[in-house]
Amino acid sequence: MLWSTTVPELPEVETVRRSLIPGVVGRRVDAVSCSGARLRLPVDGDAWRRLAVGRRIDGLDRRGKYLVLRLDGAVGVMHLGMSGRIAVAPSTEPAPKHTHLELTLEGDLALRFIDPRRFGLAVALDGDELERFPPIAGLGSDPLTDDVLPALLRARRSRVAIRNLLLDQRLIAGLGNIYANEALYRARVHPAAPGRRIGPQRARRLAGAIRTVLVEALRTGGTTLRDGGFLDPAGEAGSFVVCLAVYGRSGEPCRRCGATIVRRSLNGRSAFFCPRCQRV
DNA sequence: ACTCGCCTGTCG
DNA sequence: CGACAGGCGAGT
Repeated sequence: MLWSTTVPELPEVETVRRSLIPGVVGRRVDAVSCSGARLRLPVDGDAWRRLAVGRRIDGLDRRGKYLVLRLDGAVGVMHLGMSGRIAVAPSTEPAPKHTHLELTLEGDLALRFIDPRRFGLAVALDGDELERFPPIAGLGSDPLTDDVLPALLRARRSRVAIRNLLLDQRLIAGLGNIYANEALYRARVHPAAPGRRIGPQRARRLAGAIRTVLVEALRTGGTTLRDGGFLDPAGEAGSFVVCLAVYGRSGEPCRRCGATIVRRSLNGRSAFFCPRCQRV
């Protein structure tokens, strides 16, 4: 039984990718079925059948928060949105509620895309369409494989709050609200600091913080909040939640200085920070 | 460059 | 019952 879910940011998606590889790579897709429900984009069952059935899964890649299933020239692009999971189980087991796509694999396995909130995406494309597919084409640098410093230096042209710039996938691909806030804390940068106030020194510190927070989260299997959420494909909860310094800790003391962690809405999304450690 | 809407489950 | 969670695209 394989599993994944909730607030999946780069470390969670990468955890899912690594966990899925041994079970699915090398297997042929025998059949496809889909719910017909509309996710971020419609799940096109005909396209999936045309592009996946009879083909072998060559590999599973990640682009930012997107998973890319390589299908012998075609690709399946998936995004877990807020509540997406990918489960691999015997095809005889009943599909869980909110299963929107099911690929029956050789060996009577079923790879299922499950997404209660339907913020996710599961699209089949010809391989040569991938780079032009808008969500993929627009992605910025990937913090696990690229240096994000150039992206952060580009942010100096903007008046937008740095927390929001970090969430902009066209600049850096893979951060969500949890790791954006955690990286800012580690770099001692205030989430509301405008991009143009992030000079080269703070940009370098932030680039380093982004990398270390993601690597650390990846090492601990991602973040599982107490409201359930993310489980890796073996059904294990990630343990990074115990490393969170600011996210979800409003009212609690800063582990560095003891000041009370603050939650403030920034463009409609919660920002968490230490008002003493982090400078605008 | 900002706001809203999409969705469902969970909590106060 | 309403607020909230939040990635992302459409609309203004």
